[in-house]
Amino acid sequence: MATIKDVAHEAGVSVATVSRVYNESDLVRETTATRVREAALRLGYVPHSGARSLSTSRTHTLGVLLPDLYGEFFSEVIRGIDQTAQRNGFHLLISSSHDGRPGVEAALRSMRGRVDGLIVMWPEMNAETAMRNLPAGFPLVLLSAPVGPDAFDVITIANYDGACAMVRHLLQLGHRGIAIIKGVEGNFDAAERLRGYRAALAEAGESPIAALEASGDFSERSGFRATNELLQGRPVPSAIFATNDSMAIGALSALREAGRKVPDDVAVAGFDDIPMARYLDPPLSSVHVDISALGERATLRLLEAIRTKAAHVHRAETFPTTLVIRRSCGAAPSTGSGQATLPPRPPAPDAEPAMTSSSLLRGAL
Amino acid sequence: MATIKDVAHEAGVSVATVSRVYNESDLVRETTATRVREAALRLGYVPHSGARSLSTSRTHTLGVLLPDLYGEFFSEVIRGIDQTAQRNGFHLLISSSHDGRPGVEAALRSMRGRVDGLIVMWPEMNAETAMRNLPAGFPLVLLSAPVGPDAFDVITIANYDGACAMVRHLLQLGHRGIAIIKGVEGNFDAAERLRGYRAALAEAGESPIAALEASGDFSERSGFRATNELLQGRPVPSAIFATNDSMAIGALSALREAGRKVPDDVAVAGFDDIPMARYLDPPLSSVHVDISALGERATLRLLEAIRTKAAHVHRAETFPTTLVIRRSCGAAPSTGSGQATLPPRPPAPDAEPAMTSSSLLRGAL
DNA sequence: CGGCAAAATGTAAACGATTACATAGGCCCC
DNA sequence: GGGGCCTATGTAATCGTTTACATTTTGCCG
Repeated sequence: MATIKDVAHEAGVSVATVSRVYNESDLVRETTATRVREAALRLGYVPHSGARSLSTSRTHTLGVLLPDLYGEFFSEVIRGIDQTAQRNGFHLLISSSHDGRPGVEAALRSMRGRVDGLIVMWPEMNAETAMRNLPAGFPLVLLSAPVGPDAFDVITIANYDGACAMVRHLLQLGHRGIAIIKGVEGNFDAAERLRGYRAALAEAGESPIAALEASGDFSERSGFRATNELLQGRPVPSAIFATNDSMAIGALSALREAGRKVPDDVAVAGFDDIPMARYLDPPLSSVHVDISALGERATLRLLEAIRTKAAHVHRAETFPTTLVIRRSCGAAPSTGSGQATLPPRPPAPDAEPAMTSSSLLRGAL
Repeated sequence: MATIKDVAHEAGVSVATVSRVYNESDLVRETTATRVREAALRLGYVPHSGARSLSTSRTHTLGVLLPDLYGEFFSEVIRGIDQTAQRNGFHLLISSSHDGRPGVEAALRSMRGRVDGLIVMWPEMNAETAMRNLPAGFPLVLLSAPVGPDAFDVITIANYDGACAMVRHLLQLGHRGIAIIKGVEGNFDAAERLRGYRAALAEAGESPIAALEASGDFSERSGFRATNELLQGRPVPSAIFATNDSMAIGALSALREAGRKVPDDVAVAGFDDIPMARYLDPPLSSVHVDISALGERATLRLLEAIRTKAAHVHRAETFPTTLVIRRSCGAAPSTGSGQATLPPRPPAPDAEPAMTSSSLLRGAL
C-alpha cells in the first residue's frame, strides 16, 4: 500500500507538499499539484484516514451504541442518524451491546480515539453511572435515558404523553376494560408508557386492574402470547394498548386466531407507528414517533456539541408524539368496502389524520 | 485526556512497561503492573485505539457498505453481521451510499486505514468496476453482487431458485394468471427473481404476459400501487408474486381495500420471509431467506480472509432459500377458525412447515 | 541586476501507541 | 567473587499523517 512518502518520492516533492495537495491548501502551485496527483494515481495512493485522525485528532466518525439491533425501530433510528451524519461528512461506528453494563463500558472504552462523539441509546434504568467515567466534556447525546439534563445531553420520547393520549382516546370511544401489554422490565420507555396508561385511567376515575396489565418484551411473539393470556383472564378487555407496534402486530394475530374481530370485539392500539402500521389489517392506530427524525435530531445535537466542544450547554429535550387513529381502535368506520376510510395513502405522510398529543390533551380537559 | 506517557510518568516507569501491562505481556512484574494500573485508574487513562491501530496496523473493525438502511431486510443483515463481528472482537463501521457509484468509491476511500476488511452489498449491475481500485488482496466480501468468483469473494441469495420454486408452487395450486411485482430496475436480486419467475412459467408452457409484470421498487407503497394497477388490467391475476415481503404487504393492503379476499380471490406470495410475515393477515407465504445468517456468513468469510490474508482463495457461494407456505397463497385451508392451520408459533422457527427449494425442485421434475 | 516581499516548498516535531533491541538487576553456581 | 543467564525494564524507531517554522524560489521594482 502506497503511503504519502512514496507519492512524495515519485513526484519529486516533499511529504508536506503532497499533504497540502490533499488538504486543498491553496499554496501549492498548480503544476506541482498536478504532478503530485498523477504520481498518486500511478501508485494507487489513498490517504490513510487512521493516521490522519491521529495527527488532527478528529476522526469524522460518530459512535453509536444501541441496546440491540432488532426490529424496525432501531433500523429507523440508525437510518436517521446515518443520513444526517453522512450529510455532514461523518461516518458511523456502531456497536450494540447485549450484555448489560460491563458490555456498554467495554464498548465505550474501545471507541476511545476512534470517534469524535457518541450517541448512546440506553433505556436501562441504571444508565447514569456507566457514563460517568467518560472524559469530562466528551460530546455525548443520550437517547431514551432516564437521567437529568444537568450532566448530559438527553433526548427522550414523549412516552408518558403519548400513552396518556392514546388511552384517553380509547376511553372517549367508550372502552372501559382497557388492557396494556407492557414492555421490557426495567426499561425507561416501557415504564413511562405504563405510567401514562395508569394516569389516563386514574384521570377517568378508573382504578387499575392487575389482570389487565400483561407483560411483554417488545417482540411480536410476546404480544401474541400476552394477548392470549388476556383473553383467558377476567375481565376480558374491550381494548388492548400494546406499548409498541411489534407487540400490537402479535396481538392482532392472536385475536385473529381466536376468532375475535378487530375493532368490533376488541380494539387494538400500538406505539411507535412504524412504517408498516398502516398496512396492517386493520390498519393500526398508534402513537406516532418520527423515529428517523429522532435519530436525525440526536445527530444534529451531537454535531453541535462536537463543534462547540467545551462551550456546549447540556439540555434535555422531549421528542413529541402524535396520535394516529386508524381503524384498529374503532374510531373510524370499521367495516364496509373501506375505500372511504383511511387508504394507505401513498403520497405524503403528513396528510394523514392525526392529532398532536397536546391538542388531544386540551380536548380532553 | 491522559496518554500512555502520563501514566508512565505517574507510575514512574517507561511507556513500554505501561504498554506491556495493557497487552498482557507476562514479562512485567506483578508489583509493577499493579502500580501502573493504579496510576492509570487515577488518571482515567483509556488506551487510544486509533493510535494503537496505526502502530499495529490492525483496526479490529469491519467496514460495511450498504445501498440503503431502509426496512427490515437491512436491519437483519446488520444484526447478523454485528453479532458475529462482536463475538470475534470486531466493530462495525457502517456506511450507506445513496448516490450510486461515486458515492461508493468515496465511501471506500474514506475507509482506508480504518477497517481490516469490507463487506459490500451492492446489487447494482455495474458493481464490478468500483471494486477494482481497492488495494489488491484487500479482504472483501460482496453480497448480492453480480460478479464472478475469479476476482472476489461473493455471496448471493438463491434468488432464481427461490422465485422459481414459489411460482412452481403457485402453478401446482392451479393458478394460471400469475402476476409478478418486480423489484428495483437494474437490481441484481430483482433481475434474478424475475428470471426465476419467467423460467417457471416457461417450464409450465405458459408464455409471459407483459400486463402481468408490474414494476415496483421493494417498498410497501410500490406494492400497493402495483397491485391496484394489476387489478385494473387484463387479465386480472389469480395470484400475485411480490419479489419481496414489503411489497407483498402493500399488495395485501391494496387487495383488502379493493374488497378482494386473500387467498380465495387472489393468492399472494412474497420473498425474504421477514420476521413479521407470519403475523400478517393472512400469514404470508414467502421464500424464506435467513437474513441474519446471511450477514453472519458474510462476516465469517471476511474474518477468515483477514486471518489468512494473501493465502486466501476466492469463492462464490449461494445462500439457499426455503419455501415457506402459509395461508396467503391458499395451499393451507384458507378459512375457518384458523387454529388448526399455521399458528404464529412462538417457540422455534425451524418447526415451521417448509421445503427447501432444492427439494421442491426435485419434486417438480 | 540587486534587493525584497510573497509564494512555494522543505524539514522535522508532533499525534499515541507498539515493539525490536539494548541494558540493568538478581540469582545461581563454580 | 565473578561469569553467565534469566527476568524486568528502558530507549528509540516506527506506523502515516499534519503543520509550525525554516528555507528556497519566484516575480517585481527601482
